[in-house]
Amino acid sequence: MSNKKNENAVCSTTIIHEDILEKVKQEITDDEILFDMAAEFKVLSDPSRLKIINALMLSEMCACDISALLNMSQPAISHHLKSLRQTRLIKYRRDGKIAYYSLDDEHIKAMFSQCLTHVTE
Amino acid sequence: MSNKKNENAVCSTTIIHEDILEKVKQEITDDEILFDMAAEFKVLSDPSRLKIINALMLSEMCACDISALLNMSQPAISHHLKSLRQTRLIKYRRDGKIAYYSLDDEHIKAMFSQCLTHVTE
DNA sequence: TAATCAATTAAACAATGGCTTAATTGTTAT
DNA sequence: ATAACAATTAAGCCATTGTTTAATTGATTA
Repeated sequence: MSNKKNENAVCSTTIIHEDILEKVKQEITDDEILFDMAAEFKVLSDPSRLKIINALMLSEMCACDISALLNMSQPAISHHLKSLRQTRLIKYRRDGKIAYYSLDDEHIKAMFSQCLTHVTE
Repeated sequence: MSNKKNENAVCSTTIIHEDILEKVKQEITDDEILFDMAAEFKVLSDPSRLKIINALMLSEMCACDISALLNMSQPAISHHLKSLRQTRLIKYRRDGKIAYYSLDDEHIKAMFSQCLTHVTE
């Protein structure tokens, strides 16, 4: 993110509400946690990945079928599956040549549903 | 041939589980809605914007104070505020030269909290 | 063993997005 | 009116990211 440290006036102007600023500074969530939260939202911020997640909410699926469902190339799907795996949102089991993917995190369903109701209301 | 693979090549290979594919295709959320959902998650996927949202959960604030809080330039903050405004997540009122920002959507608090508990548990 | 096929990885490319500096808008105060 | 200042907009830069094509891995089967 930002690596710039500048002069005494932090926003290069005056701070208008010192009291509010101090209060918020004390109560606000730690940067590190906010960063982790942003990372989680980022995984959900791509329509293709969101569709994969939604599909896996409905059924376990193999990579090839997901590729057919989204009408996207296997490498593109594999790429998304990898990022979803790395963030522990999905898991997979191998059966011969075929890898079957499924959700690894029940929590993500709640996030999905909450956003869905917000968007469709 | 002893297996029942389907030969309708959509992903330039074979579709392995026709039945699952059809079921998921019928039940999955419409692309358009998934796109809107992704857009909402995208707004939340930046640590700076998330911090702004969190700050506004605690108090109404002006752009300058937000700039001081995040230790970022005013244009950068203004940029984020604009995208948050456009997605109807925040609103503002003017009082003289100063614009005071606040949350426009109670729903966003729930999304924030849900993600927070997930990340910190 | 060789051939086949699902899946992943690698490399390259184009598009997106966040930040910076500079310029502009709009309101208040002198 | 002029000056000062909060805030926004414009334009450009750089890093990130989603997708493509090509090559590779790994497991099954003929």
